[in-house]
Amino acid sequence: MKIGELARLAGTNVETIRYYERDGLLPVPARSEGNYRIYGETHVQRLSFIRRCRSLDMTLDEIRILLHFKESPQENCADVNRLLDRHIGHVAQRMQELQELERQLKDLRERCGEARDAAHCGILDGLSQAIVPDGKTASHVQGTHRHAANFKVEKENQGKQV
Amino acid sequence: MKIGELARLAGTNVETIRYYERDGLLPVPARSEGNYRIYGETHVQRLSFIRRCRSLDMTLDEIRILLHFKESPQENCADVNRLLDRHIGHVAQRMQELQELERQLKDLRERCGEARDAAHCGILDGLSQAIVPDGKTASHVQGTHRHAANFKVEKENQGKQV
DNA sequence: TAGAAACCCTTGAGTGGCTACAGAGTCAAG
DNA sequence: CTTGACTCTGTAGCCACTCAAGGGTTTCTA
Repeated sequence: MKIGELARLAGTNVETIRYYERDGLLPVPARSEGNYRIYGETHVQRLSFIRRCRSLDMTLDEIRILLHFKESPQENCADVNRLLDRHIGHVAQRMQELQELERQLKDLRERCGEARDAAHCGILDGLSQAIVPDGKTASHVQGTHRHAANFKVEKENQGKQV
Repeated sequence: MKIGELARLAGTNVETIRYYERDGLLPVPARSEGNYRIYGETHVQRLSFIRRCRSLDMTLDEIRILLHFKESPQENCADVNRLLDRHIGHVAQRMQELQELERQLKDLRERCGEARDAAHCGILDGLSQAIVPDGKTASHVQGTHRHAANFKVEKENQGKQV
């Protein structure tokens, strides 16, 4: 099959597949006479595995490790367990951070119940004075905003709403 | 004061300040004879405001809007309220996503209670078969991993542990 | 059989919010 | 006069894609 069909089967888009190939996550496939990439069932399997891991928010490096174990069935899988445990830990940690964040944001929001002029806005006031906490929590868990692609959608909406 | 002191006062690092200047968040400061940037109290205020907002996980674009209102005290602050409400919504949404994620990861983890060989690892098995859910939740709320800088720490640890 | 439409190719650049580094200049203390 | 701490500009890199330009190939339809 060609790249488009693989993309459909695995719910990915075509550029992502080529990106994974460049990045070494997918093996270099055979080519047709017209220089098209030709894939088989094993590629579907592997790509689906990768996408499943991504949907669980693993990094490509984490996935690389898991793929390594899939290819070495005789090895002990203790490291797989450890990797997953660490990943779960990061998710939990990020959730705690977001809870704290939510609390602070709601506090802030209460300072300006309804609209007035910006000079007397409790929110702007609060942001000007609030105690800045420790700062660097050193987890690898991300912030509150998705990356580039999703940002665009967000920005378009902002144009209309704010 | 020079850039280093400003950085200390606002808990930022020097490159970030220059980055904010390039990006238009901080005004272009005066220069000394030796071409050093010279800052005053207003810069400390403004930079601290920005950092406070960042610690609440707002994007630079959101912060730009807030700064606009700080500079236009006569304007109505309803948009500030809306911005904050939306931001709170995104945080809440991401927390829900992370909860679902945690559930799935823990499910997965239970499939391989203790180490065996990778061929019979319940986790790898699970990742090979699990139903992939819908996919795109269209919030602007980010994933489970922090960006480059924090990744590095993470990677170093991985080298030692996995 | 022509030609349009759908697909595919490579290359390069862009996203956010920094961080890091090279190679140079400035300045204060010993 | 040197050492070291600081600063400057410019450029490249991080993640995980995404998009666009400018071309080639295949497949469908008139």
